[in-house]
Amino acid sequence: MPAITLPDGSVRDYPGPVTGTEIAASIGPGLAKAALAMEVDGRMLDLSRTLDADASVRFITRRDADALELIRHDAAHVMAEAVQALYPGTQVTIGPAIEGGFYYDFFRNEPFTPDDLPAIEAKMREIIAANAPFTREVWDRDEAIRLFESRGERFKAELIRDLPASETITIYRQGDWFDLCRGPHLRGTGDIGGAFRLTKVAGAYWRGDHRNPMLSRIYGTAWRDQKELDAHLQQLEEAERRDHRKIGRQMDLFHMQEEAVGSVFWHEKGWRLYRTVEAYMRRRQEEFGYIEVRTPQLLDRKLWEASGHWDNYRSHMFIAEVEDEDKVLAVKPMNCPCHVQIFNHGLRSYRELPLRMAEFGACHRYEPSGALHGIMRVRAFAQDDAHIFCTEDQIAGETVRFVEMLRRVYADFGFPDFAVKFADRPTPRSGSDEVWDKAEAALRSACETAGVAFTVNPGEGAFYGPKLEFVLRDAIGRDWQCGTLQVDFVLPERLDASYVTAESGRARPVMLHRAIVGSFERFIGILIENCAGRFPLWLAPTPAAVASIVTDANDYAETVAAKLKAAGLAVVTDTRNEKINAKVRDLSLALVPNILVVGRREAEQQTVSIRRLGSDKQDSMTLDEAIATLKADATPPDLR
RNA sequence: GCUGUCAUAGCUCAGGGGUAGAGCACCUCAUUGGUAAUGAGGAGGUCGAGGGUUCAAUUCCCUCUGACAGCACCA
Repeated sequence: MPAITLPDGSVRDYPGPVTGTEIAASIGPGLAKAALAMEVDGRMLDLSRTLDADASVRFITRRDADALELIRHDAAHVMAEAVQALYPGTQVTIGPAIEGGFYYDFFRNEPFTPDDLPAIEAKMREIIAANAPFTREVWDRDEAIRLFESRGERFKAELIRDLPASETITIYRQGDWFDLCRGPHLRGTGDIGGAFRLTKVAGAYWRGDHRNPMLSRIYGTAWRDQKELDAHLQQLEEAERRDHRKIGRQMDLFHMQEEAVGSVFWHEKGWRLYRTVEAYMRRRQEEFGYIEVRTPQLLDRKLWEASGHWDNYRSHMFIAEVEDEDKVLAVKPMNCPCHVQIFNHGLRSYRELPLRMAEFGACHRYEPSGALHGIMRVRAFAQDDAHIFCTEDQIAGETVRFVEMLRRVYADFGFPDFAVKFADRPTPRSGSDEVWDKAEAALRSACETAGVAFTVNPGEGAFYGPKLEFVLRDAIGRDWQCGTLQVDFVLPERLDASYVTAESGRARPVMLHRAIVGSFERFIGILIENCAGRFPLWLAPTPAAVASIVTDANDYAETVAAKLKAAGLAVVTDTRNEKINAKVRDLSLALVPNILVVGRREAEQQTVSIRRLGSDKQDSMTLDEAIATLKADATPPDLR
């Protein structure tokens, strides 16, 4: 006699085992029609499942956000059926729901191309129109393996073999087609609806391992209704509109070319932006007690062997050799071993700790070609890199201090929200388990002291220590990992760093590796996309342009520009032989935040007419007022 | 690195076995116009690189390079 508790607290008794469908029907015809699945004691189940014990039940309808995952998962199944109907001999593997949609990985000698998508999508719509019910069957493991093997589905058979013994093997049927699946599913294929679209094809390794065969993956997006789908497609367009590669070209910030793959040619305006960011970081670091150093680009491989990088990252390092010397030099991929060299140069006292050593040095890493992405992922870059040499007791205090600095920096750049992930010990790694226990415990308790809430990112730490990853969220909801704080007991040991203790003994410092913006290249890419090229005035590469209306006002325009430049603003003049309409249009498209329009009237009265980007209104003011206003607006936040 | 797609003027793109086209940008001239495109003219290309097929290749085939998407990677 199951008693079913509903979300409103009411309890319904049933005389015997009862299915979700029956419960929904007993509540009302509206629910019976709308219910797609149910959540039983927190677990999603098919509506057709029978309940024979007391339970809390919540019905999932199309209005629930939870319906999305079901729709996407089912769309993946339907896509697999469509593909196997159209391309016999294709093997199925896995096809989950993902954020925004779904995919299915297929094994086929000839991979799918974008041209195949319309036919597959059409077939899917047929299957959905047929509205075959999803039915669940429990199978014996060996029989299930035989079933899939008999159909040549060796990937599925392998999946079943690797399922834990405790797992119930279930198969879901839709019409004549079936798939190994844990479920749950909607009532039938018709519940998927029409708000989906196949988006792209891609290769993907079987089980995510590059040593395995490459499968052919088809991605789709699926939503509850057309409105949601349209909104999603619009969001993709928005991301495309903000693409830093496109805006970088439009605003003439930088370019890249074949002869320097993965390296940025910074143009004047982009470099101005870069310098603004770097200068800001330098001021913040000084404020927070860092010293700044500069270390060599090329270092003997012996140093990298000692640090452990040669073993771990040799294939990702650029190597330089010279004819006359029997030496192998590596272009530095990071600064830490160099900073230890400075630390080791001379006797250090416990009185000097914590010693915060920063560097904006250029690093080079031979990133795989497929990883490169605009200026976001490059082979030559500089970080706001620093290493804090301290005692174990100082870890917590330094973490607090670091998080405070990071908060300010992110807020100043327009990212008030960020999340923290704790990445613990990876395999393989350097250092004993005892050292790792100590490092992880120290970082955990430092988080507690700093009041930092985190989620765990298992096995993702650096080879020498656990790390915190700081992930910020941009204006259109995308996440970017920028900051990091890593606790390292290993490198000081490997490179024999030590200091003199209060008792005149010797002790090893702990190293905290840390960065806030991470690579400047990447961070600037994020800044560009976050504001879509419409920078706050202190970052804008061209904060203002002076546009003349008639030739007679050109001299005055140059005077205005000269005064603004004298006030530290990087303005340009537009005295081209064009109408003011054309100048306003061109400067607006170039995303110049302020257009100072000057004609005969302004020249006579020593005024300017300011038009701000995104507004079609104008403000008339005296030249002195304009300079004062712009100068105030263009002041970096830490200098206000 | 792997799979797929792509590479034509500075940019965005059309074209197609018989040695190339548009718009914008650029240059010249006229025009001095008050807040998102004034008009006319001109110049600009080894069609990514190398090889092959062909009477003929920018077009078809192969190799390489690079870009893009995803996967793998990210000290």
